[in-house]
Amino acid sequence: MAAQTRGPGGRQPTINDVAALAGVSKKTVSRVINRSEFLTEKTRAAVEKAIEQLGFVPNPQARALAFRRNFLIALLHDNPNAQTVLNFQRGVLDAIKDSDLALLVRPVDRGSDKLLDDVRTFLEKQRPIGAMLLPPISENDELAALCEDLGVRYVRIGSAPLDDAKHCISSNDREVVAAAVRGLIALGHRRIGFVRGPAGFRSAAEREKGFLEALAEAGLTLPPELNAPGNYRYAAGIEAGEALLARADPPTAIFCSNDEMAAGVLSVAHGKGIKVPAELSIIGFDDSPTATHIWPALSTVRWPIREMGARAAQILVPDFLGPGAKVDDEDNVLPSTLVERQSVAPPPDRL
Amino acid sequence: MAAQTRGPGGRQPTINDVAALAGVSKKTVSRVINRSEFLTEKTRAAVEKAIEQLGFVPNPQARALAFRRNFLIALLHDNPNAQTVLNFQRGVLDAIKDSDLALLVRPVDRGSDKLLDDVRTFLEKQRPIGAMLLPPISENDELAALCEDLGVRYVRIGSAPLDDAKHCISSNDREVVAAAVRGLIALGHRRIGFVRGPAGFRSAAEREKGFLEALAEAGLTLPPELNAPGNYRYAAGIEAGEALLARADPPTAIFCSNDEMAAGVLSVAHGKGIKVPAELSIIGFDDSPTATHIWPALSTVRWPIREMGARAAQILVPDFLGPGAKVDDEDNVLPSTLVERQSVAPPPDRL
DNA sequence: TTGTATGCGTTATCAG
DNA sequence: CTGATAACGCATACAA
Repeated sequence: MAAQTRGPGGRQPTINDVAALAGVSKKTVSRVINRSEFLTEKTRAAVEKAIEQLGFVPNPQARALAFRRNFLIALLHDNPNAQTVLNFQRGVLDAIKDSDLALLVRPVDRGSDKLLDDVRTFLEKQRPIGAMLLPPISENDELAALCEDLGVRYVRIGSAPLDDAKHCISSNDREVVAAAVRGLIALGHRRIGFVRGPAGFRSAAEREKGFLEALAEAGLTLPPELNAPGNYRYAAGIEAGEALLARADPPTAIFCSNDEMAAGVLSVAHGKGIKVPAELSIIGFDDSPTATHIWPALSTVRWPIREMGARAAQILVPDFLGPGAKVDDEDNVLPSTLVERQSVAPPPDRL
Repeated sequence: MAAQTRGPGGRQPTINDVAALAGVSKKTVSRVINRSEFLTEKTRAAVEKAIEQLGFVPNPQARALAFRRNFLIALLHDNPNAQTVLNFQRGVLDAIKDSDLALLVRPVDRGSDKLLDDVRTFLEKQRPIGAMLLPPISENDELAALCEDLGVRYVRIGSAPLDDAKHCISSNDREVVAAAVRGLIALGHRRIGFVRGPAGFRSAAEREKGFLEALAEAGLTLPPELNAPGNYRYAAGIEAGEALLARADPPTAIFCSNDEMAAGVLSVAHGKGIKVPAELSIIGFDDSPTATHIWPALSTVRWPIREMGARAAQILVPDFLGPGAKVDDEDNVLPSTLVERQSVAPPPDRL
């Protein structure tokens, strides 16, 4: 504990108080704070002792003014999945916990035609060190260009590596989905339905690619009537389930591009008395809380979102996180993993 | 759109540029920015025109330094329910959208013995205008006292009014739960099980009060064997379901203190082949996404969390939100509402 | 009603 | 390696 938390006069101690106590100039104190290399071990020790004695905490507002930069990281998101956003926030906080940084959260509206103006105003006002873009807005190149233009560091989170590797943290959705579908095929499934994600989403495209890839490897194809549209929402899962399961020749397994839609398909199955997984296997994506809260628990793909948040902070502001935080730039793909639960089984024999 | 976004020399325009262009002193410009009353309509117009022309945006860092206060609202939370936190964030953003404020998010660890120190350091550094405390940490009186001590405005979110009305936004959990249980009784249920929330949580206590209240009104009691412990987690719901539904004389209805636990009870029912709602009615609390993603969709209580976020901002920083944001101080109880879906029905006749 | 001088707490410049 | 002085952009006190 600090000896005292107030400077002379009952105020918070300032850099001047520290300088006076240590018998140096305030610039020297500043150098200590900012870890300048040009310092005698002796003076550094003296200053640090004074800092400790006074319980001095540098004023971020003053630093921000002088640096023309706020010690903040902005999180820009328009993500429909609350758990994803919050887990990501946790990951970022894990990483910046011992730094001087704080996290600014900014929900945006990707549909708004004022999106770019909004973000520009926000960034110009807050002047954060860097910004993090969560999908789906991470796929917006104009947004990235805007950050570049404003001199705000940025990092984009995606489901596959984007153009610029050093600005991108990604998972390997395509590969994991392919692996999951291979598993289905290995169990004997041949008629496998697919519920798509929303058009224009990179994540949706990646998942579809992985799905088709695994099918192709096994010499299978996706019949158009088993390819259902979706938008990552529960209601779309309901519709897809109605469409796929009302058929005379329903699929024996359905891959859904996220858990919410999988839950929808599962509800339809329940309603129709179709037993899962005995008569129908279902796989989702996200490993959202829903996946374990429904019955039977959903086999799904876990997106390492919290780890991605931490990694994002590490590549965004490595110079603020202390020496232990260095990461390999090549190491920006964090693998998603298949989580096997109770919604998958071999197909019923009905040849 | 502004005529230009850069001042002389390619920098962002400052208050000096505005003053020069408008032919006034910078103090006058400052007065316009801060909505001083002592201004001629004419000078105000001239300044505003200059501001518009230059695309001037006041630098929040400089203002923060001068004001000794950052134009930020801090959201402190340690809430297990991601959707709740994110919806609350949305509500806050709804309210501060057109203000100069931004939202700082700070997850904390309520179990840590350093909680108070962490929050103190955070508030001293960031110097936000105010802080919002979400349950369960909103129930921590020391935290509120700390805010008071540091001169940080605060507002506590709770499931029932706390001591200090003007610092508290609350819902009426007790009343709504009582109403829900009355509904169960009206349908004919007499043996009604209860799955508790975690000990020491105000929300848990309120929900239990409401439950017992409704029972008492009808001359019923809660037999100890039908009163199951819980902690707001899915696994606790599973355990409670196992305990209650394995009995020879199971309840015909179960009220669960939140949706996650209700989902757990529902899973157990599915596993045992107990039909919901025909043989067992279930009610949850939260109206989380899970409530609609499980089958059958869960009757539950909707907590007006987004509205609470907006209201919290309104009572926290009314002076920053413009004239339209005034709210009645007495109006700080936002009613939760019963959402009736498919998990409730009359009890099976088995007399 | 408006302007002048000064302060907010820190960093940058540049000389020593 | 260190220090004096001037920014940084805005607000307050007090004068005019």
